[in-house]
Amino acid sequence: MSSLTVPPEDDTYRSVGYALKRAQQALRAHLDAELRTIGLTTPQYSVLAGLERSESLSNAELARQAFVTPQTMQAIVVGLERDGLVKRAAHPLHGRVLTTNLTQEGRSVVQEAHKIAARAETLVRNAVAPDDPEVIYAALLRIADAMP
Amino acid sequence: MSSLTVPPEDDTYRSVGYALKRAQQALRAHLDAELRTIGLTTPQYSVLAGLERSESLSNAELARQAFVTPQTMQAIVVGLERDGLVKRAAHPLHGRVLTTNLTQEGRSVVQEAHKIAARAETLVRNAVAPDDPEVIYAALLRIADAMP
DNA sequence: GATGTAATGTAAGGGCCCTGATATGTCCAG
DNA sequence: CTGGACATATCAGGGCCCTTACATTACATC
Repeated sequence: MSSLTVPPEDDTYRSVGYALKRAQQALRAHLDAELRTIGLTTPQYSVLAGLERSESLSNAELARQAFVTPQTMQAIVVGLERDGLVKRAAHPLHGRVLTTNLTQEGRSVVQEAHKIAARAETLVRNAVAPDDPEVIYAALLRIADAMP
Repeated sequence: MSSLTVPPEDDTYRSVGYALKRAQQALRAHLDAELRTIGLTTPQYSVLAGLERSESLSNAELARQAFVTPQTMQAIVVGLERDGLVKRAAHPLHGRVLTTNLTQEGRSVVQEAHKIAARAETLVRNAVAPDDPEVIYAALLRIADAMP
């Protein structure tokens, strides 16, 4: 009864968007669980890794690197500072800017996290096989760039 | 100075996991923005679409369908009920269970949302080209299933 | 029928991510 | 030098997602 409306497109479950959500959710959950053993979350690891590549980044720069808003990055950095993994100090030349740097402990923790992340990436690449991971990688970035 | 540690593996940006995050984040942001014009969020649309396929689902069933915890689904359903898009009632046979159903307005809103979601899926499939969307779809689901 | 197990619904608290708004600082054009 | 554009940091509030925890109900097994 009451099937006056269009029959539901049951292809929802077949959409690439759906698979994308599933895959990302699973990877994120796995990484969160693994990183938790060393007291990190996935976004926190992402920030620490970014700081390892280039030190003394401002909150705004960190936000752009991670494709999130400055407010979001603010909360993450505050947490990292509370945990003693990063330290912020006023920019020597620019009054308003706070530069963020890894502490000794942050430097140590991120090394452990690298191993965990590398294992996760291996899992992903094995799952992708027999497809070429580079092909999947490129297709995913095209999706990201295609969204208006 | 202080490059006593291992040089950072700058391949972080080349990982499939990174691309996965970028793509999903971009799609989610796009969908959220589009669905916002009709007063929905992406998870809300997901729930409404699920209810359209099969009515009278319990909160626990909805949660399993969406791969989230019952508590998370609880919050979403409460919001949908507040907005008058679904209605919950005690299960006739099972005292504890609350069954959720679409209201007339919910049924109407989900039809609009379907069009928005279909346009987004088209964007994704066009971005994936020249790769076969089905190949990408299958690879993504393999990733989801591979995470322990 | 009593008891243990499983499933369900909720509450509380934390983290991430967003929009909207505010305050402060730099810098350039006039 | 002054006004305005622009960048930065931060607050407030909302939504989604999690873990931990608890109370209630259904059911099986004894």
